[in-house]
Amino acid sequence: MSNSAFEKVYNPAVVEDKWGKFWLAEELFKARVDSEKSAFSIVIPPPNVTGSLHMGHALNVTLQDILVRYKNMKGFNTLWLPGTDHAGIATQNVVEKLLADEGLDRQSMGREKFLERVWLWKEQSGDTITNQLKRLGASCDWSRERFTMDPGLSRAVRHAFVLLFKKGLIYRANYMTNWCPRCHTALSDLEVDFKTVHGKLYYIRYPGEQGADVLVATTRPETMLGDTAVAINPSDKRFAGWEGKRVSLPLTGRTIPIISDKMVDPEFGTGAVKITPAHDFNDFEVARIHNLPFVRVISENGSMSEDAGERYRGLDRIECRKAVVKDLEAIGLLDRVEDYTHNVGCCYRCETVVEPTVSLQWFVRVAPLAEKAIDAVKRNRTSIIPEMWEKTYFEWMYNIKDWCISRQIWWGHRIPAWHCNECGAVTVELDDPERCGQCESMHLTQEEDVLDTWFSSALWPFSTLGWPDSTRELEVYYPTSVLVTAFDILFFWVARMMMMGLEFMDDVPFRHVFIHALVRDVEGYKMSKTRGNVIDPLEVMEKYGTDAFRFTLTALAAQGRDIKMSEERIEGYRNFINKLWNTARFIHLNLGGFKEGDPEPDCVEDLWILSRLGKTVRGVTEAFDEYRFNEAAGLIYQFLWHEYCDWYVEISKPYLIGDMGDREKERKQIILVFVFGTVLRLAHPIIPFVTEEIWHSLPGERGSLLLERFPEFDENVVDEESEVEMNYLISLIRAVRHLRRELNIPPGYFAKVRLRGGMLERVKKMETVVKRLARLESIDYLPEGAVVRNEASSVAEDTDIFLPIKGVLDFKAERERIEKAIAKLMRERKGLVDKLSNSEFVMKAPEGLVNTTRAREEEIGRKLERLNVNLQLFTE
RNA sequence: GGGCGGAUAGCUCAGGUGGGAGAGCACCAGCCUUACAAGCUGGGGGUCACAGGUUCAAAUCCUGUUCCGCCCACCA
Repeated sequence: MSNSAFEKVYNPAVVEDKWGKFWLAEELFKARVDSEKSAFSIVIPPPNVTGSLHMGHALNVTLQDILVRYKNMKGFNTLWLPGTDHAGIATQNVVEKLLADEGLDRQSMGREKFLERVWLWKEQSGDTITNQLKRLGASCDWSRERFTMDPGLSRAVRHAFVLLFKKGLIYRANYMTNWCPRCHTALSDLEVDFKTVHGKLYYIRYPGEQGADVLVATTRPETMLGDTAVAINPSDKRFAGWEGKRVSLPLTGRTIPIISDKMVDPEFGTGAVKITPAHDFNDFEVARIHNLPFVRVISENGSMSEDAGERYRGLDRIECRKAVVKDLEAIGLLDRVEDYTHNVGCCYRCETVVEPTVSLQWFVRVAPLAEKAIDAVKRNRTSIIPEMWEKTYFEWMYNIKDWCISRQIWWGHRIPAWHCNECGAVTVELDDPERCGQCESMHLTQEEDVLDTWFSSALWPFSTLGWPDSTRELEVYYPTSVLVTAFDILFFWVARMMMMGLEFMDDVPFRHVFIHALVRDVEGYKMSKTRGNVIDPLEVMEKYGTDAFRFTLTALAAQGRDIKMSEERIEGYRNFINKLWNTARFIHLNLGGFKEGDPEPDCVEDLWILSRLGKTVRGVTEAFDEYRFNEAAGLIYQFLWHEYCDWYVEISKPYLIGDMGDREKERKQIILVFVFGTVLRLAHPIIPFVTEEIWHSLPGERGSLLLERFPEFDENVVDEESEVEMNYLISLIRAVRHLRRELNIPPGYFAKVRLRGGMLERVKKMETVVKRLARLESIDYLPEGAVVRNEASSVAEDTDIFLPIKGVLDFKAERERIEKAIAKLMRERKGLVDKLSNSEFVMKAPEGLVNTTRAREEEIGRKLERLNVNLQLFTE
């Protein structure tokens, strides 16, 4: 490309479009299943097929992309498998809303028509999210994209269901589950969110024999219609002897027994609890123990059922509550109503208040599966990073309850079970059965329910690789190397993949689980549409560029803390990308006469920059290997900007102008390009677009950075000696600048400086450079012991710096300046002296530490000596 | 109720195995120095929440306290 395309300000749009297309066209993301190289594989956490990119995806995908690009460059046979999730309830809700706008509903359409409609919607919107991922630069092998309802994956689901069923790990039972009356389906425990509600506590009187009334309290008065007992605590003296008595249940004409059970908390409410076995988890358990009848008064759509009685039947549960309260009041049995704050379970998809209800559902018996999943993490077959999440994982796994997997919706994998119309037996087979397994009847009806979305997600790491067939893909890429996800689906997904992977593949689904942060807004709140604090990743990419956005996410992705995202931060890192861009511009402007060659460092700054580069390579590599993404970003930022640009580039300028001869110029050019190219390779996993663009603009034959080898750390480049020398020069230049500033010498004025002591040979060698960086006209070198009067002074390490100023020197100001410097050093030295005079420190601390402490103390001592000498000159 | 985090500069945070308190942004001052004003140079600013303890040495390890956040459970 021509240099003219290098504008002062980086314009990401064109560059991103160009390389995004290039990578796809060249098929650089394709996994080579037959490769000899060792494998590195990731399956993407499949986003909802109808979703669109939010901050959480952006972070998740960026981190995975970094790993995949990095491992690619490290020479691995990488696979990053993309795909989407059918997201049963969520998607069905979306389509139902669309239908509602057209005045339609799914019931009247029928199952088949409705599903056609959902598929249509899926086809229309399914590409949105994947296109957005491509926009982010995700290096997925798109040819292997999967969808949880693909034929292949559906087959895997069926296989898994049948195997679990035959093993007795799936059963069907009448059991208490959470029921969402709006979605019209059962939900698993995890799919219920509890919300704090300011409601009422109603005290209701149940009349007993001979005026021995019982007062009960409830937040859901309508459920009283389904009460079949009142429970008291056996040790509660207030109710001694009441057990076995009967009370009449108002509004129903029924009488119910008083039972005793230690589940009742005598401290709470009235000490007597109404028992509604069909609509409360605790009451359900109590009823089973005490053999109480179940009266189901709320039906599937949330309205009152026939058993609620003629008067209430058909009323919505909320309406019914009002009616019941009114009726109780009318007959004087509503004792009182109190304000009451409590938690109410709501559907995680539509936020409707769920009703615990007894119904016939399918469950996975998880205890035996959980045991293996616990063991695998305990034995580090899978490790969770950061480690603290392992505790959460164990905590949940130990208390796991059976998993309700049937949903009464239509969008999903239909449960492969057939009910016999004659004997009622259930037949579950891999192929659709023609006859009942029990009575051979041919009159079979397939189960209406579909499976929980998370059932298919649980198989994702191997169903996407071809299971249940034995494929080459499974052989090469399973177990996957790492799963990258946020903690909010640790239970929903990660835990269940562990269980299923171990069950069906007999091995863990991934070696590592990296749990990253949640992205929040500046205030630390979760981003949500209702809160209106959402930052749209697409807008960010539009405004600041994808690389700037990715770099921001990476730099903020410290382990263990959530990310507070703000535009300000993105702007800061956008500036970094621009800095990188302008570094490239600078290099291009100075490539005149460039000849390719190997770096031949022969002076301090060359050795220094290569040494620093080496250490940066080492640091970034370690950081990537240990998922410390923010550290990698920080190291690159620091090196490129504050070492390479601030110092090496600045130092190289006189060379590039030609002041030091052609040979030296070439040498600098080669090192400049070499170091910069190495930085581009280091940074490519984080900021792929801009690095690719710049990389191709550098001289020489250059293929895609993706095919380049990631820099290797070579310890031979580490050169402590030149680092010490450079640090000396840097502090010398800084001291001169500082001095100029304090003396108010205008930046444009070239001053004269005289130096005494220290590494003056070093300075002489680099005089041109030092003069340029410190803006000096000349440097004089004084012999040690030379007396200087009437000049402002400073000390850098063990060099005295003198700066004559025009006119009369302000003795007082000068004295104060030096005294200030002395005071600062004295404070620093005191700490060191205290340590060194402590015999225990000298005895017990490691020798190296004692030595460096002593050396530092001596260094400060020398500096102080010099300052004191200078101070003398102003106190006479 | 059970569990897990966090508290470090004005703000947002970094500080693997204890050994010189850091970054970015913001702020102050001065600069369009021929890559970059999305830049350059210099500067100010912190009892590392509080109280104890271990240690020659604690932001870092231990105990307790306070305040914030989150997860699980769901108490009628």
